[in-house]
Amino acid sequence: MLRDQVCFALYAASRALTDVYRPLLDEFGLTYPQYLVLLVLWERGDDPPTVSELGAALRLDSGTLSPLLKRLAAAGLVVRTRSALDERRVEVGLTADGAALRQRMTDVPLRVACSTGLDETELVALRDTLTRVTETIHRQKEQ
Amino acid sequence: MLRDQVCFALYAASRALTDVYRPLLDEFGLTYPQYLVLLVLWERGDDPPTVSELGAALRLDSGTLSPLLKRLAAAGLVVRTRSALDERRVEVGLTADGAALRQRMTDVPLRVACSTGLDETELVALRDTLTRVTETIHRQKEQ
DNA sequence: CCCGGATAAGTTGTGCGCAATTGAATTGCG
DNA sequence: CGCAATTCAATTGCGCACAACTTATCCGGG
Repeated sequence: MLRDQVCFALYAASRALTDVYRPLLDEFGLTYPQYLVLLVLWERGDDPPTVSELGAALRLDSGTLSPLLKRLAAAGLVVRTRSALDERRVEVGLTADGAALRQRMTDVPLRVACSTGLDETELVALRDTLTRVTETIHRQKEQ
Repeated sequence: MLRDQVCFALYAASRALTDVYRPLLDEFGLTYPQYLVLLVLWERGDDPPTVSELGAALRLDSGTLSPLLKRLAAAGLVVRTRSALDERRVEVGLTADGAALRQRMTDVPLRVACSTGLDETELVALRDTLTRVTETIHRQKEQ
């Protein structure tokens, strides 16, 4: 029964992949969610996102992001600044250290992808299926 | 970049599916990991597993399972008994209430599967791919 | 038989993830 | 303009996950 459940397969695979990331990220003092935040920030270049925009990208709320960002700020990788235009917003920008980390971590995704044992084609197919599932579910929630 | 990452797709899909489970399980006062534990216990019939055996099935350690099982016991769904043969072991058995829940929850997996928008064939293919990835990773860890 | 290592479960501490609430700032409607 | 509804981030509380450690039990060699 357990073996038949797609959800358990998803849950187990997600934790297994995070296990692969853990030792790689440990070298940089990062957790996987923290790494995801950095991925978003690196992608944005200048134009730092607000906490909400980060949350929309990662599907995490302020209850998760606020303390996480506080830890990234304490590590000197990120700065949080109140927006001058709208004082409710907090913009999350990279420090020089945070930006520099990008170059040092370029090989991390490849090393993780290899550990799955899937080839390029299978990886792309898997990613697309999963993205479709996630979007189907979120579209349903909006109604 | 974020969009390219298989790992993020997996992480997001796993959380999205748990979101689908949440309202269904809430009616029974269960969380998703607690439901997984019950799935294992239902499968075993008599012959209650030890904490370690549960952990091997779900890939969770005693640090996660001990407090979780304590909550299931407090809810009256489970009983924990020291093994007479080996007093280090704790066997986890179902109460009448815990066993009875099985019938009341038979339609849960189907309702969740529907929300993914995938057909039977795609679901099986996805499950098999994910199971393969998980096993590949765990095989690597053992060396 | 005894003791050293191994094994099982539990505990502690940290960091998510999410619901619910709070408090401050902004928007929009009358 | 004025104030009620909304938006945004932060906080609180709870339940996983997981590493590291503790305690109790068992096993096996000498």
